[in-house]
Amino acid sequence: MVTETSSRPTATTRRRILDAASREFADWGFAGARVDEIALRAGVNKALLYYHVGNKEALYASVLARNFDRVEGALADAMAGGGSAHDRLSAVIAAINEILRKHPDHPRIMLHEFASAGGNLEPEVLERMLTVLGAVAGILAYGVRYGEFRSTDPVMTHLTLIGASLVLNAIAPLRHRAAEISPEIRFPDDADVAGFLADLLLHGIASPRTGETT
Amino acid sequence: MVTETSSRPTATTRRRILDAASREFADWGFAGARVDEIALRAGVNKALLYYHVGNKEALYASVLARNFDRVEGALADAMAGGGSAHDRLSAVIAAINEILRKHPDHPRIMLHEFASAGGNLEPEVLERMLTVLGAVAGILAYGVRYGEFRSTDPVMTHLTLIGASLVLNAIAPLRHRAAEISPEIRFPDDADVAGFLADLLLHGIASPRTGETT
DNA sequence: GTCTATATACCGATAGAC
DNA sequence: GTCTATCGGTATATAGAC
Repeated sequence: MVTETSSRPTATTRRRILDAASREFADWGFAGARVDEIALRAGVNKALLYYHVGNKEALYASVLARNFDRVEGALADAMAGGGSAHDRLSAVIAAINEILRKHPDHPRIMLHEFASAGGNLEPEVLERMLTVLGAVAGILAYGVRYGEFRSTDPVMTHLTLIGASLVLNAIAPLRHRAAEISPEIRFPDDADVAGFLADLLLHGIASPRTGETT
Repeated sequence: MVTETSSRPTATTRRRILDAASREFADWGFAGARVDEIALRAGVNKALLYYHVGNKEALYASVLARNFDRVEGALADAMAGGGSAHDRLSAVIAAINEILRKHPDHPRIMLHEFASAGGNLEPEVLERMLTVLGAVAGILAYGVRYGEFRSTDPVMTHLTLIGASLVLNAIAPLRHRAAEISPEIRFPDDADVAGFLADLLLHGIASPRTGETT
């Protein structure tokens, strides 16, 4: 319908730019990332990149928005299923870690942000982080009410869960490098992260009354 | 004894440079940090900074070396005390988190490094990280042997402990910012981190036979 | 929508006076 | 040991042709 003069891979171009930017921001953080390098990685001209996404800050915001869209989508699916608090928390941990493993740029960017005290984080992103916190805290309270979980600080518990998930998923390449230095140590597989964390944390917050064994 | 022509705060100058560099690297990561800004923060001339520390990479290595000196010192003290595996792991968690809380630049820099897949990490630093891993893994094995702990993957357990400690200590300013957005949520105090983590993880790896309550 | 060329500012690092 | 001044390179961002 629209009278276009030239080629049309508009949506594709923007996606390619976001993919390349995501990787570059993960590699170097916001301040260390280079727009030239992003354009090079995306295979698009730098001026075209500016035409599509505005500037470096807007590009960063777009990458983060897409990442949180994915997390919230996976989280909504996990929250849809019912079951015990144990089952619900397991599902959330599995969903989060699956997304982080499939899109390793996300945990890496968030780690840069946590390190920088969220200096490049817009209030909107901060609110979306609090949404995730609210979901986990809800399950925790639910588990405490029905005697499945003992009472722990929900913010600390959530941050431990998120922090460990972020680090374990972001660190995969470093684990492989460490494995070369110390061949006698058995470094576990990336796919085991969710199962391990669910097991450890669920045991950690289990009510003393319940004698669980997974 | 030495015939000096001018002022003498040599050691102090170097320390001031390292302190300023530590903060700047924590704020922006290695790639994002600015040497001009470090000199400004340290209150020394940029040329003098180069005279003292060489270049940006050497400066970064010096900061990391000093940070790991502190961690290993605290760790050695914690390992000196005997007691049950439970007591030993508690002591290690307390020691690590006390250092991270007293020197918040360290967890922030390490988070940048983890995010960057250790791209700026010299092999020497990687080995020092493995030293800490070895200490924790030793306590874990000790606890399993004498029936205090159930058997968990030592690398995963260690990375969970370290990852959570890093994030919880690095994130303090962000927690305060989040507390302003959501006043209804009670964000815990920074000093509670070690106690919380020890409680959660010790419950998480406790042997099913032992019915512990802290 | 896509490119080349460039403005403008900044960064890491050094020369050389004192 | 400490400074001023500056080089050479690179960064973000834009103007303007097609």
